[in-house]
Amino acid sequence: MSSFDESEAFETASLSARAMAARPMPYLDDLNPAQREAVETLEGPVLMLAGAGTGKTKALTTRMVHLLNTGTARPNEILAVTFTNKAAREMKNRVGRMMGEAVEGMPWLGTFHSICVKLLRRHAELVELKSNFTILDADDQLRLLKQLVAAANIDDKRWPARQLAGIIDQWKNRAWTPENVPASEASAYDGKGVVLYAQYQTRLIELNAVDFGDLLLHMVTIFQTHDDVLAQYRRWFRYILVDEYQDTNVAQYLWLRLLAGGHKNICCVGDDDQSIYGWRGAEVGNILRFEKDFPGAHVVRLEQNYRSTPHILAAASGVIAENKDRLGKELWTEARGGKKVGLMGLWDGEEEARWVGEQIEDAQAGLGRFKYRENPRSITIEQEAERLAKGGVVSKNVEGDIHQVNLQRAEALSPTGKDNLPLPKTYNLDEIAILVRASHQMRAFEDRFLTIGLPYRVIGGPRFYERMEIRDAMAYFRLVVSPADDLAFERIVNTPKRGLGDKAQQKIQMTARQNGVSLLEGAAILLDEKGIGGKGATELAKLIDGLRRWGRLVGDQKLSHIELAEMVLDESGYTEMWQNDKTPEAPGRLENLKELVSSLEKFENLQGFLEHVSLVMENDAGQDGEKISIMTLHAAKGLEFPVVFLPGWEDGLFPSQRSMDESGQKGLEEERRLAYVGITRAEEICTISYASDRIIYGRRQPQYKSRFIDELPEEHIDDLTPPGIFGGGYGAVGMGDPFGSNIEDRAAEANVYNSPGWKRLQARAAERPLSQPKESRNMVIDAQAISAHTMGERVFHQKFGYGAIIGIEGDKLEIDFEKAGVKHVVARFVSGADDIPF
DNA sequence: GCGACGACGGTTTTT
DNA sequence: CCGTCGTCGC
Repeated sequence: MSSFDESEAFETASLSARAMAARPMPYLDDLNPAQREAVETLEGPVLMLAGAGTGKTKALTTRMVHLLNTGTARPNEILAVTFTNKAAREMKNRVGRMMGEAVEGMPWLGTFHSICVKLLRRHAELVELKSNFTILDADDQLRLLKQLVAAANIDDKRWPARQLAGIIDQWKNRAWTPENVPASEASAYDGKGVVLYAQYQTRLIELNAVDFGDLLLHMVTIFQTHDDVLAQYRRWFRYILVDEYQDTNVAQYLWLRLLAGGHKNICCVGDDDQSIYGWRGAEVGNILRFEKDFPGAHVVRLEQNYRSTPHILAAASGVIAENKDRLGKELWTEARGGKKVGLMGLWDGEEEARWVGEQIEDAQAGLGRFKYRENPRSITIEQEAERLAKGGVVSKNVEGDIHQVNLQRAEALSPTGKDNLPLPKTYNLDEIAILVRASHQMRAFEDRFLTIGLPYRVIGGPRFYERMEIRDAMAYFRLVVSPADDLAFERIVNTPKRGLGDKAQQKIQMTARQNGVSLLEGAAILLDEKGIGGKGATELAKLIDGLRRWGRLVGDQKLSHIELAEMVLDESGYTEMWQNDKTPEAPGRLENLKELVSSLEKFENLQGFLEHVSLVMENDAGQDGEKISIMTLHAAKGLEFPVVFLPGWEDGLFPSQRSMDESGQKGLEEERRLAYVGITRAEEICTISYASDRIIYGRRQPQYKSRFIDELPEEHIDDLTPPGIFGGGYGAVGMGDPFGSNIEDRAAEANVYNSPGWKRLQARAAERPLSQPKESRNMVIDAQAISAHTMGERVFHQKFGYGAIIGIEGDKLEIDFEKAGVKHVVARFVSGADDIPF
């Protein structure tokens, strides 16, 4: 039997069932009938089909509260799984808020992966692991596979290891162990896929490591082969809740079905229309099949939408209606009025970016289509408070404070005190999002916004813990904490350059293998035997020496783990490496390292930190200030914005050519769901745009407007495309006279100084000190920036790197960047090359 | 062992 | 067009 200890689990409950049973249930009054049904049907299988914006999270969290409040379950008896840490956190917070101080949190509310780690650590020995196994990320995984591929003498040009990694991931998503891979897959990876998969799994066990897929796969294996363990958890997790069920893959599905198999108290929440992760193993089939899997399942449809105006809902519904194989839902709203979905055809990608930029400035100023919110949708004080809190105005304050401050503001806006607040007629930048199909579309917007000085933030860029410098630093930490971590050793042995190339590393590998020790020890032996000479030997000795010394300092009372981390990075020469690096990325990397070290503060020690980051790879930087959000449609799922722009609706780009080629009709339907997700992110104003010409891979290409545009119901669409540009209005194809009617405007706009956007920017800048006192600090910086720069000065820009100023006009600089060429940039976005932010 | 150069390919992404 | 990867020459 394992280390499983049932009594420990129950101790975490801070409130007995009896004490809770008597509590009142005011939270039920906040629900509509469908939500209420989903919340109150506690026993047996429930499928909650929750359309976009129908209060899914509310229903889910209220259901948890209800389980607790009625004494039906204790906190530790509820298993609640999500896909992202963010969703888990959100749910935890909401349950906590609703329950007050009474509940110590929910120990089994988390992501599939984090819950599986907890479980697997208890039962590691059942799959020949030790409970302190390490979790590899994609990088480590690939490095390992490359070694195996090389050892198998495979031409990795024709058969890249990356491809093998993809194949293995897919197999793991389907819960196939090497023995279970069906014969139909025998030809995978030149017929060697299965063998290499088996070797990879063996190697992982040797390293006492798992990859992300293994977390689920191992647990499924354990449940399938150890009835006693499964039985315990079935008893333990009496109620199961699953968020985003449409995104589950086969392994997750099996895991859930095994756990729920006894009592069948499982409530899955999802929306088949928002299934957009098929390409990474999600099976819409799981949700479509729910009633078969759980006969007698209670199916509840949440269809009342609280997010969007009727036009936006109608547009989204019109598009998604083209899909077959739907469970079928029709969103409706009590809201009336609102603006039709805008549609704009433009000449090319640059013009699209320029136009969206102007639209955003209109939105800020309450001009054009953004003038007055004629949408009479009422919002409550709570909603307004939430909206303001999201706006970042006071988001840096303590949480209790935010609520109060915003409530006051909301009350001030509403003379009657409650409900029906007049909606403000201008939008701030946090209320605006640009959602693109592919990340390369972001560049045009970034360029444009930098030029006109519109602050923006890119959501879901390269994640903090996936950056090279962070992973290097982490490898050093890993090695200090566990000297036998061979993957970490391989990663940093020659970073910074120590003169230890392939040859030397092979020798280390050999010595280690011959002696049956870790690479680090092998290296030490090799050094003793003088199997290596020259610069490499000296440097290697220094590294080994350092690692031993730092290792002894782990847990030292006189030295905090933060100081230790700094010491490691400094003495290893890693920090110095980036300080000597002259590429534009170097300052940012140093900054990231600093941030990494300071994030250590939240942890007791290095081990705790390393454990945390292997699972929680999040990017919480850049939450400061009012900014437009730019992100992919995928990253936008679950979010909402008053104003949404959906650019690039062109066949081939969206729907993406590749997805149609690879997955045919299925692929097209997933793209269509993506369109549905995009439109339904919008609360008030939704604007779709397309260009007739776009630079793709440096080549100018004629584009044809997306087939999804034809699927938009005409009566809910406001075609903003000026006649003449495309040879007609709505419905016209995107191949018209390129130099349409307003050639002068176009020429004028090419010069940003004359563009409407630029003029508006100037006007705004002038009035800012009065209308927006909180901007005054920026104004000081602006003023300094204007006077501080001189012709020819060398400056640094976050995105473009180093460059020399070749023109100054107001706070507008013309800079010849070393890498990026000549750009117009607002002064506040550059700093002197000598005082690099750091 | 390492930097320079050319070939190649190129959605979406969480854990 | 741009970043990655692998080969080649020093």
